[in-house]
Amino acid sequence: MPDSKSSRSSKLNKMRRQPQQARSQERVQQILDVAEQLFVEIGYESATTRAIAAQAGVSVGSIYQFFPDKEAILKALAIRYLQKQYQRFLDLHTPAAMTLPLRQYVDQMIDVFDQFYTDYPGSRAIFAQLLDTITWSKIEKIDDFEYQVIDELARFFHARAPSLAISKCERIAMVITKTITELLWLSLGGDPEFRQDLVAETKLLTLSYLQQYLPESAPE
Amino acid sequence: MPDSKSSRSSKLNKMRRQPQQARSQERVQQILDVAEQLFVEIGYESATTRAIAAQAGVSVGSIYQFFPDKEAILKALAIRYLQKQYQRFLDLHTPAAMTLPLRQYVDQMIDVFDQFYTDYPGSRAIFAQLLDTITWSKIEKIDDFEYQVIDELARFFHARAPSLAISKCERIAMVITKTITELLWLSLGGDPEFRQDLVAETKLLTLSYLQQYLPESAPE
DNA sequence: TGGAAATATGAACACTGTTCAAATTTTACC
DNA sequence: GGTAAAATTTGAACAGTGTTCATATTTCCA
Repeated sequence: MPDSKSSRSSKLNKMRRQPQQARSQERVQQILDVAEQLFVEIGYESATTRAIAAQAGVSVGSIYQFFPDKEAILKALAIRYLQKQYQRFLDLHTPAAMTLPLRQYVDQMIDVFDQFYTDYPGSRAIFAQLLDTITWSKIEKIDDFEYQVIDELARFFHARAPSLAISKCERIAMVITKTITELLWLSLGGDPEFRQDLVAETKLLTLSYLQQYLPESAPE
Repeated sequence: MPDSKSSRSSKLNKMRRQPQQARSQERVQQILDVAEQLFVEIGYESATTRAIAAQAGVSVGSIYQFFPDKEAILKALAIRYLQKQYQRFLDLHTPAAMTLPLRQYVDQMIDVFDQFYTDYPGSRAIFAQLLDTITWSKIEKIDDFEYQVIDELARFFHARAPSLAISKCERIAMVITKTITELLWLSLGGDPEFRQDLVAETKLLTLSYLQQYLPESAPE
């Protein structure tokens, strides 16, 4: 099952060369900012490398000095948002939150993801472009974040119901994560009322399922 | 929010020209068969129109006589599978099945989709290529099938719980459809044990959620 | 200041999907 | 069966892409 033709030589690093001079770092920022704007406005495919270079006031060659290929620019933008999203999720899991009633925990967790899209409206377009464009190999880094969310959730479940095998907790966490991600993503495509409604349904779905495995309250 | 650059002129029809002669229809079949094989083996992007034409024993021009562009070939392949899938779903909704206990209905419905992927293993690769490649506009026909599934489900729910508003039934059906699609898709990525396990979790998730709205048994 | 190392440039390259005038095949009519 | 019109097939040519790399420029440091 050969993946493609591309040689897996040195595209592994996000950046081809670490920018050592201050001016270079500004350049990278400039390229990223222009690329994000163009990707959102006219789409990933229509935003040619020539256009990005021209708009950023650099040459095409300069882009390839920092990014191994065009996809890497989009990936870098997506990772910037994913880090923010993951951090918010982690911040939710304070010792205090671990003892919350299940219903309230589910409420807060889903609100965290929903609020993220409100606070970073640009992330929706970038994620959409990513889903449309990137060939599902080489997402490593991207679903690394998803795996970390699943892992954190699994630990939370195991603390709630120690009799549940950790592997079972991971499976439940995976189901929950995939489902919430999909439904919240769907909610972004409609008007505010639709979105609010779908968030409520997502909470109900999640809670109903988790109640099959977890007690309402945390063990003392 | 301009969608792209493409002119929405006459790409609307699946085929540029309806094949009128018998030989032409064989040609279309030949192109589709070769394209499916190449898409699965080396991927959509690597399968150039030149390669498809050569392998099918026709010229590039002939391809464009029947398909407005390369995407249309992939879409035609996907629609062939989607029709099969949708037909199976419809076949499930006999008058007899409408009175089944909720648990058994959920069981059968999810098995229908799961069984489809077993019976048509090639569909997975084609759907994957479609998700990776097609820009989320112009899928009309594709999620037409999804909408019909949602609609059929909504009618079923309304028959089960007439007090539920039809709009509410549609929303529930949408949530269920999106969730099952996502989880079963995920299940295809693992080994048979993982897949079986995920199908079971999908059933539990679906049933738990539906029980919040629907009675266990159909009304008399 | 001078020259070596780092950085920036954009024409050239390889390859893509797509078109369309010309060649070929089929059809229809006597 | 012969022939001209219509339908169909062809593939070189076109337009546009991402990417490279020899060359020019800038920065750095003795």
